Amino acid sequence: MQTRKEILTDELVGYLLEHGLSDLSLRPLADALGTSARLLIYHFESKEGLLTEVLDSLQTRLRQSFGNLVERREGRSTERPLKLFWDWAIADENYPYFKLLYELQILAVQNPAVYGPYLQRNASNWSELIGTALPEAERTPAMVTLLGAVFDGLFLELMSTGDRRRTTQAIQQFIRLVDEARGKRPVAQKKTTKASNTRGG
Amino acid sequence: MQTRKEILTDELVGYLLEHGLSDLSLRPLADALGTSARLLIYHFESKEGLLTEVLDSLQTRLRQSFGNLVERREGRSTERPLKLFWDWAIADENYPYFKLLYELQILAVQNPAVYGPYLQRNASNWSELIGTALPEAERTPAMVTLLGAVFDGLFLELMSTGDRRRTTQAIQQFIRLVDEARGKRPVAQKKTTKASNTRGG
DNA sequence: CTTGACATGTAACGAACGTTACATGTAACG
DNA sequence: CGTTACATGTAACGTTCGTTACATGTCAAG
Repeated sequence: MQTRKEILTDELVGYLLEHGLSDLSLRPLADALGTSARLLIYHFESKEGLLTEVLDSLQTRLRQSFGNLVERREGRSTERPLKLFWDWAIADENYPYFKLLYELQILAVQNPAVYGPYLQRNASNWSELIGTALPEAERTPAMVTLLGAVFDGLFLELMSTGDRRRTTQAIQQFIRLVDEARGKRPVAQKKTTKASNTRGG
Repeated sequence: MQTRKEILTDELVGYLLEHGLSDLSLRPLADALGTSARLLIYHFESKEGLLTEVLDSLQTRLRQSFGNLVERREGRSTERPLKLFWDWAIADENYPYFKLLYELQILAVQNPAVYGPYLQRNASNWSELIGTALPEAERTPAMVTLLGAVFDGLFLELMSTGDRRRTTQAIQQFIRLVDEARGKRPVAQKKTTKASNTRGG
């Protein structure tokens, strides 16, 4: 059975995904959920406690969704991991989560006293995760950093402009660049793509 | 002669660079500058007017610094423009400006009603600017977007970790990638890969 | 010396903030 | 029925917010 608090948390996640963090206020939040600021404090102790729990829940959901991605990936390993990750991140059901995490990231840079603690719990580090997709010989700090930055930068651009098409083409452009550089100075790799239709180039 | 308002603006810029935008409040701001909230409103009409003027001034300074960069660049055009731009952006005297502009960018994404107007005035668009450094044949939307994203993503990473060395190595890694890809398929003409289906949005 | 524009100090306004006090409702259990 | 634990409503607390009212300094021009 779901406790009242869990129900509230679910609704709170939805609200945060829509409204962001920077101007969060208890009373409008409570109004939107049909409850009262009194109740939110009652269940979460404080605004800080509320944010902690909601952001934890949010991260859990994202990890689950990522787990699904990894499962589904089994068997079609020909697809570029970076592109796969990108498609997953910009999917309608995951996009708002990333948007919120990037906001948290930036707020923590300028205001670490307030937002730092939440960020620490969210040591998501997708960069390293994507990095594991690289052949080990190419997994240098510079290359891993670059890979993460391409993702971050393109997601930022997507958030600002909403242009899914252009940002997706840009990430494919990057993949093409890596491939062509590899082609010139090949890296020991066992299984080249055998499919006649190399999707996404 | 500098009017009182201009003197104030200068001091305000310094304060904003240090404290960011998201939790700006008149009274602490006035205290830090040895003046009063009363005076700030007197000179700038409102908090919004203050932000507008200060961000305008901030942008002007950054443009001037960029002008200096372009001047100094004359004669040593062998250096990679992207690397040149990067070194300029992460220099101690420019870094805080970029940090603030990125904060503005993110805040505008989640809260366009409040921060959107300031952003519109700051249509800096360094991406396009860097794009002009590309040979014309490579100046596709995807490549320009990618270039801008690499810069954005690495700067974001620099803001979060403070690791100048690794982020700089990453941007050099990117430049190397482009060079190697060029080496394989010189700038001439290329056959386009099959169009891929991107998510609509 | 008076005037008038600019600048400033003190204090308050109404609103919103996170949080708390206190009373009340609800429902399971003895 | 009475007890008890969870849940909720109403109202207020003290603080901070952006902004304003009102009085007063400063100082060159007439």
